[in-house]
Amino acid sequence: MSENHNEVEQVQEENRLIAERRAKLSAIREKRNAFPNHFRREDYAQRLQDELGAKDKEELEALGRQASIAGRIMAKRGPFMVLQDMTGRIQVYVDKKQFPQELADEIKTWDIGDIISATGPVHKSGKGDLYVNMTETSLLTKSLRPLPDKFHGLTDQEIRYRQRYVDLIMNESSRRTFAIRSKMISSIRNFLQQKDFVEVETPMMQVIPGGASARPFVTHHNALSMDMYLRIAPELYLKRLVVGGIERVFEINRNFRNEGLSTRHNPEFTMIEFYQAYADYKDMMDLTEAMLRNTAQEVLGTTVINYQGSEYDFGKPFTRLSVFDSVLQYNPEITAEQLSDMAQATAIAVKLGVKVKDTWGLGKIQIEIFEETVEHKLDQPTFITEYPTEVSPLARRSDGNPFVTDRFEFFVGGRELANGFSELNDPEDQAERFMAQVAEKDGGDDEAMHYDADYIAALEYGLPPTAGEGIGIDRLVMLFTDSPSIRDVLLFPHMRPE
RNA sequence: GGGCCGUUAGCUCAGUGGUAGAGCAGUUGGCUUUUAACCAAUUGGUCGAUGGUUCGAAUCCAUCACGGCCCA
Repeated sequence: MSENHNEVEQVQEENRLIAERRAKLSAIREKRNAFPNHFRREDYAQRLQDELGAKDKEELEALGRQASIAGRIMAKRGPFMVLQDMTGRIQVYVDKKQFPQELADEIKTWDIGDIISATGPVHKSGKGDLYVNMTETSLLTKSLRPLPDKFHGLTDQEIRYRQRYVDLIMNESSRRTFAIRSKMISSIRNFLQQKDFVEVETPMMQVIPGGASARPFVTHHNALSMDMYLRIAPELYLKRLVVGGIERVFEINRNFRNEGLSTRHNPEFTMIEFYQAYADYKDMMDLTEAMLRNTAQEVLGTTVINYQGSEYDFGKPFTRLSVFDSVLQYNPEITAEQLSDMAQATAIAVKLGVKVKDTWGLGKIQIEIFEETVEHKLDQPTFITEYPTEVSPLARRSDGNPFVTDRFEFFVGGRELANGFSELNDPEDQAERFMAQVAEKDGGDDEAMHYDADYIAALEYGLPPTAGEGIGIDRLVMLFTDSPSIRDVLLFPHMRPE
């Protein structure tokens, strides 16, 4: 197997520091099982700090609170060692006189990074820090690789991403980011479940990749002898479920798009998509506003979000503005008449440097002008509405103006965070839109959509009037954790092999 | 894909053409209620890779790899 061959060739680097620790491990192996798994802790570092941190030295001695903890040695200072567990840090005190000679000698060989147990009463030092005065201790796991500098930590971005386990050991801010990520997803999930939304899982491997305009990854099914695609969106499956009667449905999971990497793009990323029958895009905007406000309050304890030096207030009502009006507002020199005229709008787009194609209609031209001149300026939370039908192949046409759809995108800090619309539930209109997409695909646009006959069949059974939305979870987490790069909010971001 | 910047000890970083350095970590010894613990001694380097210029290259030049930032 070629894969195995490669694995064998990936020899980890060794150095003298590791050799010294291997020697210590060998010495332990000669005495006992070097990787015991019998110790059970009863306490956690931060909970002890919370429970006992406010008590003074004398109170603690009188209390005689016994604690039993486990964790990684993060620092050694004099007779103290700092242990870190999943909740935080606490010191332990090593009084060698309390231990048999053999154990006292072994403790001297313990290194920063080793994982130990510690049991004993909790006391407080003269400087006011809690410590566990160890009466029993044992090495649970020997660490063979030295940790980064205890003071500077690990700052090398590349190693932080490639060896996230080291980053998590060393960087409290990184642990915090992923804790917030987890809480945000829980909060969003709870919010929707309380509103009777049902969580589902739909296929990641699809025969016809649909629901978005993007290039898919291709994989191969051996038994069926056919190519399949990693999904670019779950949308068409979720709407099939609404046809089936799951009138409020959502999925939080990965999408895959075969695109470049940037501080805002990873080939696999997490989206939440939700669909609600008997609702329209305005209901979705209301829901989004309530949900994000709730999530900010629950997770961060405030609705004011600080991101890269800017402040975004999720407590105030979000601005709502149409694509058309936003272009006029941000470009005082452009008139409504020009923007409505194919020739004049095209001239504006060309002047902006857009490489206009013959196949484009006015809607596509308007969106290009919007993206060039408005998008990045949408700083405070803003819904942009009424996207042209031409660029919205799955969205319902507006009743008053079939040139545009009942659709919105949501922007914060100049970045798109969400996309939602009243769903196109007219099967004949949808079939025509698919045909238009296929024509564009034939014309060379490899991001255009496929014709999905089964999806049309589902619509022909009847999709109730429905609205739906997708929110990019990673970008939302970036915002909530003040992270400049999407890689900071992905535990294992995509990296080129070394 | 383009531009700029980076890659030196396990980690964080100095080092602009003339014997590769510091702090932390490690090792040995001391001290033992410390807070980046402290004191003394000490080990540790294909300077990202390849090629070139030069008497001499971590340093100058070229190409490549990986990463960061900005742009597409």
